Amino acid sequence: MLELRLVQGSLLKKVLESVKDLVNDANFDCSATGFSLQAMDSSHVALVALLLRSEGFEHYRCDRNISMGMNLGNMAKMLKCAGNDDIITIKADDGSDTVTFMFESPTQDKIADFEMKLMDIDSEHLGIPEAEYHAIVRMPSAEFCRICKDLSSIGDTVVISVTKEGVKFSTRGDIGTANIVCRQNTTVDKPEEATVIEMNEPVSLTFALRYLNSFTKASPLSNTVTISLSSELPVVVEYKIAEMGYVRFYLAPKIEEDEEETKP
Amino acid sequence: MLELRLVQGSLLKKVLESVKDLVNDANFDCSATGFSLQAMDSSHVALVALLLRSEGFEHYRCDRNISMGMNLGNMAKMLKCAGNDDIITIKADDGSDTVTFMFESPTQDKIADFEMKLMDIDSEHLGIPEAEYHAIVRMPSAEFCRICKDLSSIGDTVVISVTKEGVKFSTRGDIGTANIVCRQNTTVDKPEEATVIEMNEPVSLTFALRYLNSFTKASPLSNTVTISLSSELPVVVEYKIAEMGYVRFYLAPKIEEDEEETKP
DNA sequence: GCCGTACACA
DNA sequence: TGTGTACGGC
Repeated sequence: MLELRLVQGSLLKKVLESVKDLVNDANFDCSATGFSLQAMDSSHVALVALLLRSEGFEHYRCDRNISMGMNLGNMAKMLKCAGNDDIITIKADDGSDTVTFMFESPTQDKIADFEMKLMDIDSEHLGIPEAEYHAIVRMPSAEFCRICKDLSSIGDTVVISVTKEGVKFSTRGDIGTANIVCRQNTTVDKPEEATVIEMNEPVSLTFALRYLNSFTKASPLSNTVTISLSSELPVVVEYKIAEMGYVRFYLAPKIEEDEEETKP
Repeated sequence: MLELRLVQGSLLKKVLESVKDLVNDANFDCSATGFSLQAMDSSHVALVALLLRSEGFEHYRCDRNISMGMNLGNMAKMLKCAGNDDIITIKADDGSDTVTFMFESPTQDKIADFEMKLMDIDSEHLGIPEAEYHAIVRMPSAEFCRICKDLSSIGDTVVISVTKEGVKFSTRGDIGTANIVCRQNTTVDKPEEATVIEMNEPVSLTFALRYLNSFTKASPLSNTVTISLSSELPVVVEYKIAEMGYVRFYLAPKIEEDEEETKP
């Protein structure tokens, strides 16, 4: 028996909007700790990890660990039917091959339940080691989103370079080149507007903008984004979910040889 | 000689936006009573009935009963040229094969007249008997609109079931099932937010969501919608037009045999 | 009050 | 398919 009641249902709506374009089918894992998901994107290049801790739910009952395979597109369709102020409850009976999403309007006048069939999905749950990163950049999520969008109109890849002074995003394409530098800036009115750089060692890594632009769909979840970089390690783009957890996206850097190969 | 002056011209604009997708050509009937229309939709499944009572016009002159065949798409195009605050006057001379729409801006600085050719249309004016309905549901039009839109992302048809406690909208599709229950609720701040159920007998009827979604285009005309249901009778979805009349949509329920046939 | 998204039209 | 407009969210 599983019953998870989330008062701020819009969070779950936003989570699904942010991952459904990247991942078609995935297992949601439910345990005493929380409600989580880990999945590779359909082209097996990027990885998504979601955690919604049990403490963030108004009611959290999960009798035993369970893994529920869902088509994220269909799940997103159903969640779109919930109002932004609705309370969402996720229910599943033991041994059932369906999951039920229940939506309660704030006034309780309207109660909806949507039932969806579960699927069997080969889960390739990777242990993601906690790593030390050469540099961690925190900046407003809207700004990172804008930069990735802007650069993708010039080129396909971005070089992210971090120095103590700031973070530089560079691209190059047929029509020209572009560099955007964001300086460390902690003297702002609101802490979420700050750009903060923690750096042990300068890094410079290249990524496909296509994936970064997909990651930024999660911007509505948080005002800030954290980008953790190390040479030879996948970048981690993390959006914290208030009081509950996070959505993290992992993407391996393009290595120089790759870049050369793809040049005409 | 016909001359109908409507101060709140936006009403006529909204009326046309709400019916033009359903009906291509129709006769507008003008008499001392008012300005009315009755027409089947192009696939002869749904029926629209419009009434704008003469008392609702600032000036209403209709020397003799007249029926004017119009292409509603073209009429809507012309009415779109009226500002939302414009006063609209509909004019037709006796024996003329054209109708003129005159738009006066509130300041009288701009006066436009649009002339449209009338058409001969076989009018199949049905007498619609006043019926007793098993159940009449009144609810906010925006809520009904949202429900029909949400359910159509899951299935093609909706079962509307009324009990004393509330009204339930159910559908079923490839990706799962959905049920939305709206409880009777009269204890709201504003009367137009209420959901009121008058029920003599429980009913449960099936309708094509495609048509209901078309009907909800009339939502801008009224904050509330009235849904009248009886087994074996077409449902009536009515939007009242303040001080003037109504737009009513009729749709025959799908009978069970139909449903079975469409199953694979 | 402004922005972004969603639907309607050409 | 691309644009313009209307509505809802921040």
